Amino acid sequence: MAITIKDVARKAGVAHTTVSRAMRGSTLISPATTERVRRIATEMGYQPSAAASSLKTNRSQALGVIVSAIDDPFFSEILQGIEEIAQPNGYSLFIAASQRDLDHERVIVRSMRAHRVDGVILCSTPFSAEQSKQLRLSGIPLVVINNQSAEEYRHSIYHDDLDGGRQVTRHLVELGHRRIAYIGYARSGRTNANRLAGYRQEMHAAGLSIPPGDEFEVEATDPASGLLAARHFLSLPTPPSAVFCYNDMLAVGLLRGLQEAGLRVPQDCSVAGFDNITFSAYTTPPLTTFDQPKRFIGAEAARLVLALLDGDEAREKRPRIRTLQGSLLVRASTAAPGGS
Amino acid sequence: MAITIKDVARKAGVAHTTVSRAMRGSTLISPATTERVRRIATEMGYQPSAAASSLKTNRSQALGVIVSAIDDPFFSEILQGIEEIAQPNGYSLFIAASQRDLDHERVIVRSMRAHRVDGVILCSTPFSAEQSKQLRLSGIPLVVINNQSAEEYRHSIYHDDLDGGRQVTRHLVELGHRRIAYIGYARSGRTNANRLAGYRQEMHAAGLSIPPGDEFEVEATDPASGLLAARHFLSLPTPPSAVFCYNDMLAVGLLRGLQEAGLRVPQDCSVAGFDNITFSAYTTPPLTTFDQPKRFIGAEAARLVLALLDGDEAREKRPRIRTLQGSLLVRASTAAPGGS
DNA sequence: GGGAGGCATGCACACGTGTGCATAGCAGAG
DNA sequence: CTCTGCTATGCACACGTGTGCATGCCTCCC
Repeated sequence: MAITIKDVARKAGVAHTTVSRAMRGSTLISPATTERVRRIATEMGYQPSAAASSLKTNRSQALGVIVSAIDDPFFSEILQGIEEIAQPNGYSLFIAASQRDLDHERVIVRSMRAHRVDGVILCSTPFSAEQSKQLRLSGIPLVVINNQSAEEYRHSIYHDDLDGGRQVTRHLVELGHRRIAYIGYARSGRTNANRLAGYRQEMHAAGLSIPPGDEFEVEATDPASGLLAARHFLSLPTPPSAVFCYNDMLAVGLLRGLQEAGLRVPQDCSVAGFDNITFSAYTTPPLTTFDQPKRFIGAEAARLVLALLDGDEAREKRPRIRTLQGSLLVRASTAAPGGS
Repeated sequence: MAITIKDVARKAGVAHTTVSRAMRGSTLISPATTERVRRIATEMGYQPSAAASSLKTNRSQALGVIVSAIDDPFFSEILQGIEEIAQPNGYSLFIAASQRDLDHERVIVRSMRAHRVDGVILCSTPFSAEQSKQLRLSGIPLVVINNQSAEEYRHSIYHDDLDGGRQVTRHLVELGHRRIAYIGYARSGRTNANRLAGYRQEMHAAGLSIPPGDEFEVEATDPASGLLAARHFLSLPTPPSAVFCYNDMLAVGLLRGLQEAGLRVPQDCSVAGFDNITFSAYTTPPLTTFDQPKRFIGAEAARLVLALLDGDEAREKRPRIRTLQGSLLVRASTAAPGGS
């Protein structure tokens, strides 16, 4: 169907080997021939088959990326960061969403193994040990981002969620709040655990106790769950004066829930999110949040995979774990309690 | 490196041909042998090489998806719809973002041609004729979603933006507005042109004129551009009493801009968006918008590509253009003008 | 019992590309 | 002029899989 290397060779009056070398810029071929072959190839619209090339070189020039959900703005920005590094380096991306579902995971991993991707970036998703073992057995380098089980993987990029959780909580404490609640999302594992730990540490350091009901768990990270959380807090005998949310999506829903109940933010209740997704700057009031460097995290993960592919096996054996820091972003959704 | 079909054949004591047929479920092989071979293959962790298979069958079991930007919530939801169809049908997705940039386009198309994707879904991005010609010459079926140049492509999924633009405008007219402005985004081409046309038609039908300055163009579709538009409208001698925005991202920014200037929405100014992205339900006030069936559009595009791949060439020659309708979603950001 | 026919399997080759090795041509030195 | 060595190119094979064709074996029927 498509034009092959042999078609080009025939037209150029050389062996297909010469075309192969010319296209790849081998020094074995004279500059004049290289130039001529390339020109003819371009004229004919020749594009080397990655499949055939992959068969010989064991390199597919493709990376796999697994995210929990593709329509989550947090992952979208990470994907953007990954692509910014992968594309200029000549790598294409197989992107798939696990939907936090084991069957999906199985299908995805099978497909990535079948296509012999050169590496996989696993993005903040609960991921079964079985599937990660499959990848390891296939010899596919794996880099994880913010994954729940820190210990298991050798190559990781983490955001310092403990630090972030502490900074957000400290900010609320310093504003004078004494009843600070937390909305958590247990299914995200490590990420939530660390933000929660940071929250507890700062609460403890400030001598504040956490009454039962002030740590609330949701089943998803969409705004709808934030609404549910608002109802919960409003049903308490005395609602908290500030709420720290696992992420911005929840905070967005919480804001709405509080406002629908007639509370003013931040006067009646302060709200803080996490991640700094684009929309957090446009809520009413604009959301105080923790700016996690999403694009940079994605880019770093991509750089790490590429480094593993370049490096020799010896270097690859050495675990490489990188932790990145974000920064607190104070906007208008937090203020001193009871303020006018 | 990886386990090959011959390794499995050796272990099973058969020819590699038999393994190939057993894996693919050929009726030539006895059920007993098929069963046994498959069991051994699974035990050994064998995964057929898509590259080798692709070389023989001319099928890569991969689709290319080109979007303008991966972190735009509108595209994210379309991607989700595409994946929901592609994955269960055994297709992987190469996803790439053009960033509305010609160089990126070139790199992306080259990479998709190299990987011999079975089809390409082009998603609402200005796309150069040169690149689309490259795909056509390579014999790669192309399905476009909401693309700017309607005529050029044979297989398309469109949202009825004319109808949507009319419905939104009519809604505002029926509320009693007489100064209705429009924020447009010219770079998106056809999509914007149709929404704008719908707006003008309804304005004309209602006997309303559009004073200069009431049609405003922005350079991007992020909330920041909506902010700019707000400043523009507020600088007019008399600002409009309602604004229809090309999409929700702009509406989100506009809301903020109006509110920062002390205007109340919808009392002082009504705001309507388009697309119904997730967050539009959580703005303050919740945004009136047009619900474009994004996931369904993505799914339909994927179904169309798969149909083209199944169908014979004859059927493929016949253009297939499908137009999908959305529905108006009235929330709290629109009301009669001058209301309390 | 012998022949025909169907079923299950193996053989050989092809897909498009990359690489080790052989080779032809040429220049330079003795 | 011959020999050495370097440069540029071609040849042959391999990568892992799918398919047309040949083949062996078993069953069924006369």
